[in-house]
Amino acid sequence: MTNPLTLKLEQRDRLSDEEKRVLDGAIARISTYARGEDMVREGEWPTESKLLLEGFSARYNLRRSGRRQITAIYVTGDFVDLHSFVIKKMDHRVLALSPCRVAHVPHETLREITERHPHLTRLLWLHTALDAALHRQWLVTMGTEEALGQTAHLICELFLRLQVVGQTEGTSFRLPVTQAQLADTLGISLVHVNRIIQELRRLGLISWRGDLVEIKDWKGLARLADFDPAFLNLVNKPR
Amino acid sequence: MTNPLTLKLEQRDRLSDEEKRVLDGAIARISTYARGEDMVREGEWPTESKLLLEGFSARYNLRRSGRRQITAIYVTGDFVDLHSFVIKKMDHRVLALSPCRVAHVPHETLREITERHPHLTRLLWLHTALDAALHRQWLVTMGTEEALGQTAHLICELFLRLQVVGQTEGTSFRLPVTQAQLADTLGISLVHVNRIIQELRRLGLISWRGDLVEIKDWKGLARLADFDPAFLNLVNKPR
DNA sequence: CGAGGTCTTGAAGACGATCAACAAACGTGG
DNA sequence: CCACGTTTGTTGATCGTCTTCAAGACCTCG
Repeated sequence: MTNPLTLKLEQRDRLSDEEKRVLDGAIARISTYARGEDMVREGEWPTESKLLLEGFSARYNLRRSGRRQITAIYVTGDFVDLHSFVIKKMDHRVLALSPCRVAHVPHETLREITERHPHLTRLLWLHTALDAALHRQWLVTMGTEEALGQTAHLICELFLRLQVVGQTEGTSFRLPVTQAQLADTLGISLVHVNRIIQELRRLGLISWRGDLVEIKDWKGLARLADFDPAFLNLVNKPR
Repeated sequence: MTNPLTLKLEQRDRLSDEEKRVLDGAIARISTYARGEDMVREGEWPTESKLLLEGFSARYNLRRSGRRQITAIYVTGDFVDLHSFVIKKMDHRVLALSPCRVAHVPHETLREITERHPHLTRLLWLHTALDAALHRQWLVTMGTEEALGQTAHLICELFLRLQVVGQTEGTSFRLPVTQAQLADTLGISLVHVNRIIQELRRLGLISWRGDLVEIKDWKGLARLADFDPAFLNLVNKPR
């Protein structure tokens, strides 16, 4: 099986065979997490970064009020905490939304990459920058759209990101996220999430049963969301 | 004058004299922007990154609806678009909130740094990771706090960030941001911003006249905001 | 088959948006 | 240095999105 990280990076730049070997060799071990398990906790000082080979995970913060905010959803090919290599101390958690297969890359190995492979370093740097671009887009959508557009936007984003790593089938994809988790992602109440999804169905834009999401009207959904894929930086350029 | 970027990075790790020289030498030219001027536009492919030596700027997006969302506020010592080195194509704008003095660092020079100075590269990478951590915290606050706590949180954040670069005086700092801009930052209406600020004043937490903000009760403000400075990563560790 | 998790629905109320108008502060030129 | 226009800040009233509380239906899995 090809390394899904390679798929993701090759959308943005050419990887040499040696770089691919280095990436594959960077994986020290592979482990699994059960649905609902935390793979990273705030306050930790990780010594390795975790690359999602299979499954879905979410980065989130807990607040004193008891509320939870999900700040990112990760899919196959995403590092869930590559930034811990430079940030050192975690200020958030990462949760397995589904059973996850995870490759562990020691920070010591990442350090060696920065010493010996400048181009690959820039691509890993790019990876964290893409993450930041996602965060920014969420801020924009959260700040300027109401719940309906915001939800539509998230669905558009996930579809394109999953497509890059070959996890879509036609206009459908699996999304093992409960409405309660979606509420914590969008910053709205569970009840309202439920009504928003019904509205999206009623408008004929999507269907969503269990963990299967189907986009029935991409154009309509994208228009409702004011969706512009620029933030995904799906641009192949030397870096 | 010391390079304010050095101040910021030295909060997190030791810089060698050579690294400081390299950073200073990376500045190709210095220019100024007037208040209200855009220094970066979406769609551009910048060939240099811009380091704010003096003044305030904001990263923002425009939406089809005409609404504007500010996703970051930059102060002295911040690169406003370091990520453009790896992202290549901009998907947002950067506005001068006040008259700004800006150092331009060519991407070609950044590239050389990644080829020859791995440790400095990690620190620059860290710089963009700090940016992402700020974005995440904004997401958390936006999603879980109401307007009052959200506003309080922003004030706490700006105070600590300005303190790092020596731009506070006691418990006061200058913040050349209008209430309309604050509304676009918090994702709430101008009218509501006005009422929130009055409420913060009424509670005896701050005073705010013109561009001068004074924190009158840090503890109270931080409690209201559920503020935890962990996301600022003010931790000095080898990277 | 039972139990817990997940989804759905109704009703009342709160936070914040919008519209509209006015006051205050600021900058510029006469 | 005052006059005037423009930007910024302030206030009131009405309306809508979303929250909270509460309860019931559905579904999945041991």
